[in-house]
Amino acid sequence: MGRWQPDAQGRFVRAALELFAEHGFEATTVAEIAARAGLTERTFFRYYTDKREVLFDGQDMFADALVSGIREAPADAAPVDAVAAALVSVGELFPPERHAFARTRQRAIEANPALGERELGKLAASAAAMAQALRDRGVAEPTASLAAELGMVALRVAFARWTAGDGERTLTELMTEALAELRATAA
Amino acid sequence: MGRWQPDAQGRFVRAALELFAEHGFEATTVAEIAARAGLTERTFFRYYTDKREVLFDGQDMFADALVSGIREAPADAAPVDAVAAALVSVGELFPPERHAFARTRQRAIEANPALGERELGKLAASAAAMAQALRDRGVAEPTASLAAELGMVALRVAFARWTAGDGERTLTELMTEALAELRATAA
DNA sequence: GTCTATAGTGCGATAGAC
DNA sequence: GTCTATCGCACTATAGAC
Repeated sequence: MGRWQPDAQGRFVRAALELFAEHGFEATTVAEIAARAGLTERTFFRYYTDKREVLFDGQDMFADALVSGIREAPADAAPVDAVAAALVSVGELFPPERHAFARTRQRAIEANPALGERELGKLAASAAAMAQALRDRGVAEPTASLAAELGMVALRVAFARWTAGDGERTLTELMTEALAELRATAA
Repeated sequence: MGRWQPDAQGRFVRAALELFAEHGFEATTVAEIAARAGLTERTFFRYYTDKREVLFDGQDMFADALVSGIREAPADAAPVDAVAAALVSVGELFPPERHAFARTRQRAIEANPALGERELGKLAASAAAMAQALRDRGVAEPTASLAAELGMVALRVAFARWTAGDGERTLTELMTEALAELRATAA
Protein backbone atom coordinates (compact mmCIF):
# COMPACT_ATOMS: atom_id res chain seq x y z
CA MET A 1 0.00 0.00 0.00
CA GLY A 2 1.85 2.79 -1.28
CA ARG A 3 1.30 6.40 -1.06
CA TRP A 4 -1.34 6.15 -3.77
CA GLN A 5 -4.80 5.32 -2.61
CA PRO A 6 -6.75 4.08 -5.60
CA ASP A 7 -9.41 5.96 -7.54
CA ALA A 8 -8.11 9.51 -7.23
CA GLN A 9 -10.74 10.86 -9.60
CA GLY A 10 -13.58 9.14 -7.82
CA ARG A 11 -12.43 10.65 -4.53
CA PHE A 12 -12.19 14.10 -6.07
CA VAL A 13 -15.69 13.81 -7.50
CA ARG A 14 -17.25 12.63 -4.25
CA ALA A 15 -15.40 15.21 -2.17
CA ALA A 16 -16.43 18.01 -4.53
CA LEU A 17 -20.05 16.91 -4.60
CA GLU A 18 -20.22 16.80 -0.81
CA LEU A 19 -18.61 20.19 -0.37
CA PHE A 20 -20.72 21.85 -3.06
CA ALA A 21 -23.82 20.52 -1.32
CA GLU A 22 -22.58 21.74 2.07
CA HIS A 23 -21.29 25.23 1.24
CA GLY A 24 -22.09 25.86 -2.41
CA PHE A 25 -19.79 25.84 -5.42
CA GLU A 26 -18.26 29.27 -5.04
CA ALA A 27 -17.66 29.03 -1.31
CA THR A 28 -15.72 25.80 -1.85
CA THR A 29 -12.04 26.11 -2.71
CA VAL A 30 -10.06 23.62 -4.70
CA ALA A 31 -7.75 23.29 -1.68
CA GLU A 32 -10.69 22.07 0.41
CA ILE A 33 -11.73 19.53 -2.22
CA ALA A 34 -8.17 18.24 -2.46
CA ALA A 35 -7.83 18.02 1.32
CA ARG A 36 -11.01 16.00 1.66
CA ALA A 37 -9.90 13.71 -1.15
CA GLY A 38 -6.52 13.26 0.55
CA LEU A 39 -4.65 14.78 -2.39
CA THR A 40 -3.13 18.12 -3.29
CA GLU A 41 -4.41 21.11 -5.20
CA ARG A 42 -1.78 20.51 -7.83
CA THR A 43 -3.05 16.99 -8.43
CA PHE A 44 -6.59 18.28 -8.82
CA PHE A 45 -5.50 20.50 -11.69
CA ARG A 46 -3.64 17.60 -13.22
CA TYR A 47 -6.94 15.81 -13.69
CA TYR A 48 -9.24 18.75 -14.32
CA THR A 49 -8.63 21.86 -16.38
CA ASP A 50 -10.76 23.89 -14.00
CA LYS A 51 -12.83 23.66 -10.85
CA ARG A 52 -16.12 23.06 -12.64
CA GLU A 53 -14.82 20.16 -14.66
CA VAL A 54 -14.79 17.81 -11.67
CA LEU A 55 -18.58 17.46 -11.95
CA PHE A 56 -18.28 16.39 -15.58
CA ASP A 57 -15.80 13.60 -15.06
CA GLY A 58 -16.51 10.68 -17.38
CA GLN A 59 -19.00 12.50 -19.55
CA ASP A 60 -17.42 11.23 -22.76
CA MET A 61 -19.45 8.09 -22.26
CA PHE A 62 -22.48 10.25 -22.74
CA ALA A 63 -21.61 11.45 -26.24
CA ASP A 64 -20.22 8.01 -27.09
CA ALA A 65 -23.53 6.36 -26.22
CA LEU A 66 -25.43 8.82 -28.40
CA VAL A 67 -23.14 8.23 -31.34
CA SER A 68 -23.19 4.45 -31.11
CA GLY A 69 -26.95 4.53 -30.63
CA ILE A 70 -27.22 6.29 -33.96
CA ARG A 71 -24.72 3.97 -35.66
CA GLU A 72 -26.63 0.91 -34.54
CA ALA A 73 -30.04 2.18 -35.60
CA PRO A 74 -31.60 0.38 -38.62
CA ALA A 75 -30.18 1.73 -41.85
CA ASP A 76 -33.62 2.67 -43.11
CA ALA A 77 -34.68 4.52 -39.95
CA ALA A 78 -35.66 8.17 -40.41
CA PRO A 79 -33.28 10.72 -38.79
CA VAL A 80 -35.58 11.38 -35.83
CA ASP A 81 -35.96 7.66 -35.26
CA ALA A 82 -32.20 7.21 -35.24
CA VAL A 83 -32.08 9.99 -32.65
CA ALA A 84 -34.75 8.19 -30.62
CA ALA A 85 -32.50 5.11 -30.68
CA ALA A 86 -29.60 7.24 -29.46
CA LEU A 87 -31.67 8.42 -26.50
CA VAL A 88 -32.50 4.84 -25.56
CA SER A 89 -28.81 4.07 -25.71
CA VAL A 90 -28.09 6.89 -23.24
CA GLY A 91 -30.93 5.78 -21.02
CA GLU A 92 -29.15 2.47 -20.53
CA LEU A 93 -26.20 4.32 -19.04
CA PHE A 94 -28.43 5.50 -16.20
CA PRO A 95 -30.01 2.52 -14.44
CA PRO A 96 -32.02 3.14 -11.24
CA GLU A 97 -28.87 2.66 -9.10
CA ARG A 98 -27.45 5.85 -10.53
CA HIS A 99 -30.53 7.90 -9.75
CA ALA A 100 -29.43 9.14 -6.31
CA PHE A 101 -26.01 10.22 -7.56
CA ALA A 102 -27.46 11.89 -10.65
CA ARG A 103 -29.97 13.71 -8.50
CA THR A 104 -27.34 15.12 -6.13
CA ARG A 105 -25.15 16.14 -9.03
CA GLN A 106 -28.01 17.81 -10.87
CA ARG A 107 -29.00 19.75 -7.73
CA ALA A 108 -25.46 21.11 -7.51
CA ILE A 109 -25.47 22.10 -11.16
CA GLU A 110 -28.85 23.78 -11.00
CA ALA A 111 -27.79 25.71 -7.90
CA ASN A 112 -24.95 27.42 -9.71
CA PRO A 113 -25.09 29.27 -13.04
CA ALA A 114 -21.42 28.64 -13.79
CA LEU A 115 -21.98 24.90 -13.57
CA GLY A 116 -25.15 25.20 -15.63
CA GLU A 117 -23.21 26.92 -18.39
CA ARG A 118 -20.63 24.19 -18.44
CA GLU A 119 -23.35 21.57 -18.69
CA LEU A 120 -24.95 23.35 -21.63
CA GLY A 121 -21.57 23.43 -23.33
CA LYS A 122 -21.10 19.70 -22.88
CA LEU A 123 -24.57 18.96 -24.18
CA ALA A 124 -23.99 21.17 -27.20
CA ALA A 125 -20.84 19.19 -27.96
CA SER A 126 -22.84 15.96 -27.71
CA ALA A 127 -25.42 17.36 -30.11
CA ALA A 128 -22.66 18.18 -32.56
CA ALA A 129 -21.34 14.62 -32.28
CA MET A 130 -24.82 13.25 -32.93
CA ALA A 131 -25.21 15.47 -35.98
CA GLN A 132 -21.90 14.15 -37.32
CA ALA A 133 -23.02 10.56 -36.75
CA LEU A 134 -26.18 11.30 -38.71
CA ARG A 135 -24.21 12.81 -41.58
CA ASP A 136 -22.06 9.67 -41.57
CA ARG A 137 -25.27 7.74 -42.23
CA GLY A 138 -25.95 9.94 -45.23
CA VAL A 139 -28.38 12.37 -43.64
CA ALA A 140 -28.04 15.76 -45.30
CA GLU A 141 -27.90 19.18 -43.66
CA PRO A 142 -29.80 20.91 -42.23
CA THR A 143 -31.74 17.79 -41.25
CA ALA A 144 -28.82 16.16 -39.44
CA SER A 145 -28.17 19.13 -37.15
CA LEU A 146 -31.83 19.84 -36.52
CA ALA A 147 -32.65 16.25 -35.67
CA ALA A 148 -29.70 16.20 -33.26
CA GLU A 149 -30.90 19.43 -31.63
CA LEU A 150 -34.38 17.97 -31.22
CA GLY A 151 -32.81 15.00 -29.50
CA MET A 152 -30.86 17.21 -27.13
CA VAL A 153 -33.95 19.14 -26.10
CA ALA A 154 -35.74 15.87 -25.33
CA LEU A 155 -32.71 14.58 -23.45
CA ARG A 156 -32.41 17.72 -21.33
CA VAL A 157 -36.09 17.83 -20.47
CA ALA A 158 -36.19 14.13 -19.64
CA PHE A 159 -33.07 14.29 -17.52
CA ALA A 160 -34.48 17.20 -15.53
CA ARG A 161 -37.68 15.23 -14.91
CA TRP A 162 -35.77 12.11 -13.95
CA THR A 163 -33.56 13.87 -11.40
CA ALA A 164 -36.45 15.93 -10.05
CA GLY A 165 -38.56 12.80 -9.49
CA ASP A 166 -38.15 9.84 -7.22
CA GLY A 167 -36.76 7.50 -9.84
CA GLU A 168 -39.91 5.45 -10.26
CA ARG A 169 -39.93 5.98 -14.00
CA THR A 170 -36.85 5.05 -16.00
CA LEU A 171 -34.84 7.68 -17.83
CA THR A 172 -35.38 5.83 -21.11
CA GLU A 173 -39.13 6.02 -20.67
CA LEU A 174 -38.99 9.74 -19.89
CA MET A 175 -36.78 10.42 -22.90
CA THR A 176 -39.07 8.62 -25.32
CA GLU A 177 -42.00 10.48 -23.84
CA ALA A 178 -40.28 13.87 -24.05
CA LEU A 179 -39.35 13.32 -27.68
CA ALA A 180 -42.94 12.40 -28.52
CA GLU A 181 -44.23 15.51 -26.74
CA LEU A 182 -41.73 17.63 -28.60
CA ARG A 183 -42.81 16.24 -31.95
CA ALA A 184 -46.45 16.83 -31.06
CA THR A 185 -45.67 20.44 -30.10
CA ALA A 186 -43.88 21.01 -33.40
CA ALA A 187 -46.72 19.56 -35.43
CA MET B 1 -7.95 63.06 -18.32
CA GLY B 2 -11.50 62.51 -19.29
CA ARG B 3 -12.59 60.83 -16.19
CA TRP B 4 -16.14 61.69 -17.11
CA GLN B 5 -16.27 60.83 -20.79
CA PRO B 6 -19.60 59.43 -21.95
CA ASP B 7 -20.52 55.89 -22.95
CA ALA B 8 -18.18 53.95 -20.72
CA GLN B 9 -19.88 50.66 -21.54
CA GLY B 10 -19.79 51.23 -25.28
CA ARG B 11 -16.07 51.93 -25.07
CA PHE B 12 -15.49 48.78 -23.04
CA VAL B 13 -17.41 46.68 -25.55
CA ARG B 14 -15.60 48.05 -28.59
CA ALA B 15 -12.19 47.80 -26.91
CA ALA B 16 -12.85 44.22 -25.85
CA LEU B 17 -14.08 43.17 -29.27
CA GLU B 18 -11.01 44.65 -30.96
CA LEU B 19 -8.59 43.03 -28.55
CA PHE B 20 -10.31 39.64 -28.66
CA ALA B 21 -10.09 39.74 -32.45
CA GLU B 22 -6.43 40.75 -32.31
CA HIS B 23 -5.05 38.42 -29.64
CA GLY B 24 -7.89 36.13 -28.62
CA PHE B 25 -10.01 36.14 -25.49
CA GLU B 26 -7.62 34.44 -23.11
CA ALA B 27 -4.54 36.37 -24.17
CA THR B 28 -6.36 39.63 -23.50
CA THR B 29 -6.26 40.96 -19.94
CA VAL B 30 -8.95 43.11 -18.39
CA ALA B 31 -6.24 45.71 -17.76
CA GLU B 32 -5.64 45.94 -21.52
CA ILE B 33 -9.34 46.34 -22.27
CA ALA B 34 -9.63 49.05 -19.64
CA ALA B 35 -6.55 50.85 -20.93
CA ARG B 36 -7.89 50.90 -24.49
CA ALA B 37 -11.24 52.15 -23.23
CA GLY B 38 -9.50 54.88 -21.24
CA LEU B 39 -10.73 53.52 -17.92
CA THR B 40 -9.43 51.28 -15.16
CA GLU B 41 -9.73 47.62 -14.35
CA ARG B 42 -11.78 48.42 -11.26
CA THR B 43 -14.34 50.30 -13.33
CA PHE B 44 -14.62 47.39 -15.74
CA PHE B 45 -15.70 45.18 -12.87
CA ARG B 46 -18.21 47.76 -11.75
CA TYR B 47 -20.08 47.17 -15.02
CA TYR B 48 -19.37 43.50 -15.63
CA THR B 49 -19.33 40.67 -13.16
CA ASP B 50 -16.64 38.93 -15.18
CA LYS B 51 -14.50 39.27 -18.27
CA ARG B 52 -16.88 37.36 -20.56
CA GLU B 53 -19.86 39.49 -19.70
CA VAL B 54 -18.62 42.46 -21.73
CA LEU B 55 -19.65 40.67 -24.94
CA PHE B 56 -23.20 40.27 -23.65
CA ASP B 57 -23.79 43.87 -22.75
CA GLY B 58 -27.35 45.00 -23.42
CA GLN B 59 -28.63 41.58 -24.21
CA ASP B 60 -31.75 41.98 -22.04
CA MET B 61 -33.33 43.53 -25.13
CA PHE B 62 -33.07 40.12 -26.67
CA ALA B 63 -35.22 38.32 -24.12
CA ASP B 64 -37.50 41.34 -23.90
CA ALA B 65 -38.18 41.22 -27.64
CA LEU B 66 -39.01 37.53 -27.46
CA VAL B 67 -41.42 38.05 -24.58
CA SER B 68 -43.20 41.02 -26.13
CA GLY B 69 -43.38 39.19 -29.45
CA ILE B 70 -45.29 36.42 -27.70
CA ARG B 71 -47.51 38.85 -25.80
CA GLU B 72 -48.48 40.63 -28.98
CA ALA B 73 -49.25 37.48 -30.95
CA PRO B 74 -52.96 36.90 -31.74
CA ALA B 75 -54.73 35.36 -28.77
CA ASP B 76 -55.85 32.37 -30.79
CA ALA B 77 -52.41 31.62 -32.24
CA ALA B 78 -51.05 28.16 -31.53
CA PRO B 79 -47.99 28.03 -29.21
CA VAL B 80 -45.54 27.45 -32.07
CA ASP B 81 -47.05 30.32 -34.01
CA ALA B 82 -46.67 32.64 -31.03
CA VAL B 83 -43.03 31.54 -30.92
CA ALA B 84 -42.71 32.30 -34.62
CA ALA B 85 -44.01 35.80 -33.88
CA ALA B 86 -41.41 36.15 -31.13
CA LEU B 87 -38.66 35.28 -33.59
CA VAL B 88 -39.87 37.95 -36.01
CA SER B 89 -39.80 40.41 -33.14
CA VAL B 90 -36.15 39.55 -32.44
CA GLY B 91 -35.33 39.76 -36.13
CA GLU B 92 -36.37 43.41 -36.07
CA LEU B 93 -33.67 44.09 -33.48
CA PHE B 94 -31.05 43.09 -36.04
CA PRO B 95 -31.37 45.20 -39.18
CA PRO B 96 -28.69 44.90 -41.87
CA GLU B 97 -26.66 47.73 -40.24
CA ARG B 98 -25.97 45.47 -37.29
CA HIS B 99 -24.74 42.60 -39.42
CA ALA B 100 -21.05 43.55 -39.37
CA PHE B 101 -20.98 44.00 -35.61
CA ALA B 102 -22.93 40.80 -34.99
CA ARG B 103 -20.58 38.94 -37.26
CA THR B 104 -17.44 40.12 -35.48
CA ARG B 105 -18.97 39.36 -32.09
CA GLN B 106 -20.07 35.90 -33.17
CA ARG B 107 -16.61 35.12 -34.52
CA ALA B 108 -15.12 35.98 -31.12
CA ILE B 109 -17.66 33.82 -29.32
CA GLU B 110 -17.19 30.84 -31.61
CA ALA B 111 -13.43 31.10 -31.24
CA ASN B 112 -13.60 30.56 -27.48
CA PRO B 113 -15.43 27.79 -25.61
CA ALA B 114 -15.79 29.89 -22.46
CA LEU B 115 -17.65 32.56 -24.41
CA GLY B 116 -19.73 29.90 -26.13
CA GLU B 117 -20.82 28.53 -22.78
CA ARG B 118 -21.87 31.96 -21.61
CA GLU B 119 -23.89 32.45 -24.79
CA LEU B 120 -25.69 29.16 -24.30
CA GLY B 121 -26.51 30.21 -20.74
CA LYS B 122 -28.00 33.48 -21.92
CA LEU B 123 -30.04 31.78 -24.61
CA ALA B 124 -31.33 29.23 -22.09
CA ALA B 125 -32.48 32.12 -19.90
CA SER B 126 -34.27 33.65 -22.88
CA ALA B 127 -35.97 30.34 -23.57
CA ALA B 128 -37.16 30.22 -19.97
CA ALA B 129 -38.56 33.74 -20.32
CA MET B 130 -40.39 32.73 -23.51
CA ALA B 131 -41.84 29.68 -21.79
CA GLN B 132 -43.11 31.92 -18.97
CA ALA B 133 -44.69 34.30 -21.49
CA LEU B 134 -46.45 31.34 -23.07
CA ARG B 135 -47.76 30.12 -19.72
CA ASP B 136 -49.05 33.66 -19.10
CA ARG B 137 -51.12 33.20 -22.25
CA GLY B 138 -52.61 30.03 -20.80
CA VAL B 139 -50.38 27.51 -22.58
CA ALA B 140 -49.95 24.47 -20.35
CA GLU B 141 -46.78 22.54 -19.60
CA PRO B 142 -44.98 20.78 -21.10
CA THR B 143 -46.09 22.49 -24.29
CA ALA B 144 -44.96 25.95 -23.17
CA SER B 145 -41.38 24.89 -22.42
CA LEU B 146 -41.09 22.68 -25.46
CA ALA B 147 -42.38 25.32 -27.85
CA ALA B 148 -39.92 27.80 -26.35
CA GLU B 149 -37.07 25.32 -26.78
CA LEU B 150 -38.03 24.77 -30.41
CA GLY B 151 -37.90 28.51 -30.91
CA MET B 152 -34.45 28.74 -29.36
CA VAL B 153 -33.08 26.04 -31.64
CA ALA B 154 -34.43 27.90 -34.67
CA LEU B 155 -33.04 31.17 -33.36
CA ARG B 156 -29.58 29.72 -32.78
CA VAL B 157 -29.39 28.05 -36.16
CA ALA B 158 -30.65 31.14 -37.96
CA PHE B 159 -28.28 33.45 -36.11
CA ALA B 160 -25.34 31.24 -36.99
CA ARG B 161 -26.34 31.32 -40.65
CA TRP B 162 -26.88 35.06 -40.61
CA THR B 163 -23.48 35.83 -39.10
CA ALA B 164 -21.74 33.26 -41.29
CA GLY B 165 -23.23 34.78 -44.43
CA ASP B 166 -22.83 38.11 -46.13
CA GLY B 167 -26.03 39.64 -44.79
CA GLU B 168 -27.94 39.38 -48.03
CA ARG B 169 -30.81 37.56 -46.39
CA THR B 170 -32.47 39.11 -43.36
CA LEU B 171 -32.30 37.48 -39.97
CA THR B 172 -36.09 37.35 -39.80
CA GLU B 173 -36.22 35.42 -43.05
CA LEU B 174 -33.61 32.94 -41.84
CA MET B 175 -35.43 32.44 -38.56
CA THR B 176 -38.73 31.69 -40.19
CA GLU B 177 -37.01 29.30 -42.53
CA ALA B 178 -35.13 27.53 -39.73
CA LEU B 179 -38.31 27.06 -37.71
CA ALA B 180 -40.07 25.58 -40.74
CA GLU B 181 -37.17 23.19 -41.36
CA LEU B 182 -37.19 22.17 -37.72
CA ARG B 183 -40.89 21.41 -37.83
CA ALA B 184 -40.42 19.39 -41.00
CA THR B 185 -37.62 17.40 -39.37
CA ALA B 186 -39.79 16.65 -36.35
CA ALA B 187 -42.71 15.50 -38.47
C1' DG C 1 6.38 21.10 -6.33
C1' DT C 2 7.01 26.09 -6.36
C1' DC C 3 6.11 30.54 -8.28
C1' DT C 4 3.49 33.92 -10.58
C1' DA C 5 -0.02 36.31 -13.49
C1' DT C 6 -4.64 37.36 -13.64
C1' DA C 7 -9.56 37.33 -12.31
C1' DG C 8 -12.49 39.10 -9.25
C1' DT C 9 -13.97 41.41 -4.45
C1' DG C 10 -14.36 44.73 -0.47
C1' DC C 11 -13.74 49.03 1.20
C1' DG C 12 -12.54 53.62 1.08
C1' DA C 13 -10.92 57.86 -1.30
C1' DT C 14 -11.65 61.33 -4.87
C1' DA C 15 -13.27 63.94 -8.54
C1' DG C 16 -16.64 65.64 -11.01
C1' DA C 17 -21.96 66.69 -11.89
C1' DC C 18 -25.95 68.84 -9.90
C1' DG D 1 -23.58 70.94 0.06
C1' DT D 2 -25.30 65.81 -2.09
C1' DC D 3 -24.87 62.12 -5.35
C1' DT D 4 -22.47 58.97 -8.16
C1' DA D 5 -18.98 57.41 -11.41
C1' DT D 6 -14.28 56.45 -11.26
C1' DC D 7 -10.16 55.06 -9.06
C1' DG D 8 -6.50 52.94 -5.57
C1' DC D 9 -5.16 49.51 -2.59
C1' DA D 10 -5.09 45.22 -0.39
C1' DC D 11 -6.51 40.79 -0.74
C1' DT D 12 -7.93 35.68 -2.11
C1' DA D 13 -8.35 31.93 -5.39
C1' DT D 14 -7.79 30.07 -9.81
C1' DA D 15 -4.98 28.35 -13.17
C1' DG D 16 -0.93 27.94 -15.71
C1' DA D 17 4.19 28.44 -16.16
C1' DC D 18 8.52 27.10 -14.70
